[in-house]
Amino acid sequence: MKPGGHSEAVEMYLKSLAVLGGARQPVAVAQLAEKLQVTTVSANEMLHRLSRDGLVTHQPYRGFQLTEAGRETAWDVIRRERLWERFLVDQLKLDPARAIGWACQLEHATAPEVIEALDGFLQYPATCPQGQPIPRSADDAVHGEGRMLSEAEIGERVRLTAFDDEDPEVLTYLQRQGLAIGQVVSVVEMGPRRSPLTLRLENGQAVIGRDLALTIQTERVA
Amino acid sequence: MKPGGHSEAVEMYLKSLAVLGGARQPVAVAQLAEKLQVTTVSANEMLHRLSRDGLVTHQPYRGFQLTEAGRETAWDVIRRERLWERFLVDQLKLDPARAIGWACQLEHATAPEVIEALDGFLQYPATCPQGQPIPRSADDAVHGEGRMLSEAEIGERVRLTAFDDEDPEVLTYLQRQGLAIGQVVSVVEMGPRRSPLTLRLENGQAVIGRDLALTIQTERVA
DNA sequence: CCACATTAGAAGGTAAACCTTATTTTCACA
DNA sequence: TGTGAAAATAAGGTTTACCTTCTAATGTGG
Ligand SMILES: [Mn+2]
Ligand SMILES: [Mn+2]
Ligand SMILES: [Mn+2]
Ligand SMILES: [Mn+2]
Repeated sequence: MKPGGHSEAVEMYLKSLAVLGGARQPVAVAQLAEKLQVTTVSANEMLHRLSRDGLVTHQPYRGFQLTEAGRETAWDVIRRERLWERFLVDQLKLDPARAIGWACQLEHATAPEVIEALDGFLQYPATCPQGQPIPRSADDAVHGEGRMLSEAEIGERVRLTAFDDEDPEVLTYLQRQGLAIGQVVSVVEMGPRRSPLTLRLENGQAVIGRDLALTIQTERVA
Repeated sequence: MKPGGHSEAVEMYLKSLAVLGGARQPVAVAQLAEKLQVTTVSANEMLHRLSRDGLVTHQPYRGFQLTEAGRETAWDVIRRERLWERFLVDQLKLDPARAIGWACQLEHATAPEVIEALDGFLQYPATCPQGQPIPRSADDAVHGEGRMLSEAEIGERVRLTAFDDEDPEVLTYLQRQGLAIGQVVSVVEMGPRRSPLTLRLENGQAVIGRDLALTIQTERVA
């Protein structure tokens, strides 16, 4: 047993459940299996074990959902991950896109005392490098609540507040395009349907697909 | 597989082998089993697996010894542990006695890039909080080479350079006695045989058993 | 030199997480 | 309302790292 009393595998299932479904909706086995890179049979097996242990509930043919106990642990794992991300990026100056993977290792090997001390050392950061909130009080959300970039109107100026996609390829791509958290952009052009968005940046321009814009949280700028 | 390609269990066996026997002598199974808190049968099993994989050699009825490959990994694990110890103690201000255990978790979850960045962040420290060297070039020693406190003569002034015993109880005891790495002490009194030593500290006095004094490295002071 | 503790090995077992292949159940929607 | 995809279950297998109990070999100290 690791620090929190759960194995690394269990922690990963719980974390994924929280990220994919939050407290709201149940998550389909196939989705979990996809994210964790295991077969659906393996995911099923594990999820039943978690159900047996009271960490998730199962609505057959609908999906699995965290219980209060499960959410508790998931929340804690996410907290550990995001604090480590901050440390790796801010203090060690490592690449944010790759830091996620490294933090995902460290998160399972970190005792509560260490995480609390790290939190203080970093001066209680509010978000991870991708802009997602670092949960601190018992029922903090796992995801930000911003309006998605894809919903912006032409000419509107918005600030990028969070990237929901954690794929290093995607994050590196965004970085290359000059898009960063905190950055203010305005939508110059946006075709109908699934067509890409053209953005004006502080210096320069960027074009990104609608699918990607759907994973970027924003807030209105005065 | 963890960062270095070896499981946590394997890394712990290799590290222990290095600490207990270095490159010099073979280590008895019973000693390993004791340190790792497993049965001798389990230790035997595992050591044979390591032997099969070319990480250790076995001289029947004499013990197991690291090969070059095994030493390589052991050295790296020790390096990771000691760098984390430094971070936990110096930056996070955590108790050195307990930091060892926490570092022993983190050491198995740390990618090479992270360790190199951490090393730089800490400005390439030479030793861990207990004074043991942090290996950096390929064939650095795992242990310091100081003269043991138990060999000091009466009236002699020595500086404490390293504590070999990693038991948190022991380290806490030493701390309570006012003994710290770097501290200069002089031997006031020392009975014959296994009798305790009386030391004069910068401010105060301390009495410690001969067994304990046997685990404390020192260097002569001008 | 021989007894006894240490070391080795043999046999069988557990639990966690994975896997594959195959079958059955159910839901959604066309 | 029937059917096909998704979900669930069944069955059997693997690897790692533990465990216990028992027996056999060995090297050293008295
Ligand atoms: Mn993880
Ligand atoms: Mn993040
Ligand atoms: Mn360890
Ligand atoms: Mn140390």
